[in-house]
Amino acid sequence: MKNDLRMLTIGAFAEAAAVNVETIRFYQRKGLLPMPDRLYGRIRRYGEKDVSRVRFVKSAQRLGFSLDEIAELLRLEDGTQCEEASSLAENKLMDVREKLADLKHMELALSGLVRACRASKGDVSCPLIASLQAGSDLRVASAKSSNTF
Amino acid sequence: MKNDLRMLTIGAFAEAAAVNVETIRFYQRKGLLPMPDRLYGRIRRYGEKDVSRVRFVKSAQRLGFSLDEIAELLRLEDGTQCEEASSLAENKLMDVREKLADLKHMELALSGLVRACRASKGDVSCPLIASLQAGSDLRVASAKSSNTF
DNA sequence: CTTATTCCCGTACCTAAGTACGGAGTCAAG
DNA sequence: CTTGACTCCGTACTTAGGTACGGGAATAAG
Repeated sequence: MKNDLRMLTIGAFAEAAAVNVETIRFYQRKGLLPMPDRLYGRIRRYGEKDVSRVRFVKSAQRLGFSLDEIAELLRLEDGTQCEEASSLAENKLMDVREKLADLKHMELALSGLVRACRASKGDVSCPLIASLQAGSDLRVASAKSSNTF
Repeated sequence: MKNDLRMLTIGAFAEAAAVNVETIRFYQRKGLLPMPDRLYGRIRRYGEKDVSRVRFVKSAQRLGFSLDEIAELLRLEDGTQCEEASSLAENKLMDVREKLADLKHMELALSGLVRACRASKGDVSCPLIASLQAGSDLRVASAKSSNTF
């Protein structure tokens, strides 16, 4: 694991991670990425670990985590105490589960709509639109949870 | 449905929807909320539909949808043509399913870590941290999908 | 009728997350 | 040993999503 051929310059690294060079620098300033030592000359080199770290950041962002939250997640990797790390992980897990629940509701609503619309090819009034108007918004029938959806 | 007692002033509306008054105005400018007609005097009134619309916006935001994307979702409600609406819904559905997949991976990773950590109370090296370091990041075992996670 | 809240509207300001820019240093190729 | 591409670093600009502010109108309470 330490035998990580750190060979990428920042440009190659950025390309491998599919982000802008400036984004790399920005993440370094924010502490999301370590500043690697400059092994060969005055220019820094990066490896696979860095690439997957950036990809992780991007994935987490797509799920609505802010960079600060992602920094917390990443701190799990960087040797905090076990207690601390696991309670952090538990918190994030709760976040993730809430998001999952919301998304499932949304999926149900959307797929229901698409199915309804498909079923009525040729009809005059679109059932998709009708259903949305009836339901007021994408809220789903399950009034059990006090959830916003 | 048209018997919606539109009685809330913008202040009461904002409070009911748990957002700032300025946010309401901002959403109106962006077209996310309609400008209601001013029925009584020169001051606008809002109803339940508006409140749930705002709540919908807020929920969708938490899931990583941008206001522009949310505007698209809301346009489904506002009487676009059926064809158009259903293909829009299908696109969003794909988005939602991708997000679901990512979140499930994340849930797996996090819950695995928490469980591992719990199982080793008293151990010297934290398995949570070890597992993160080994796995490089929160990437999950299923190398099947070419997914970023 | 007066005063106190609200509302309306426009403009300005703020934070997060980048992106762009410019000058100086570095490095590999010819 | 120069040229051209790339790096480093600092500072400035941008976009999204709001927040705040200030002056004038409107309505509600006393």
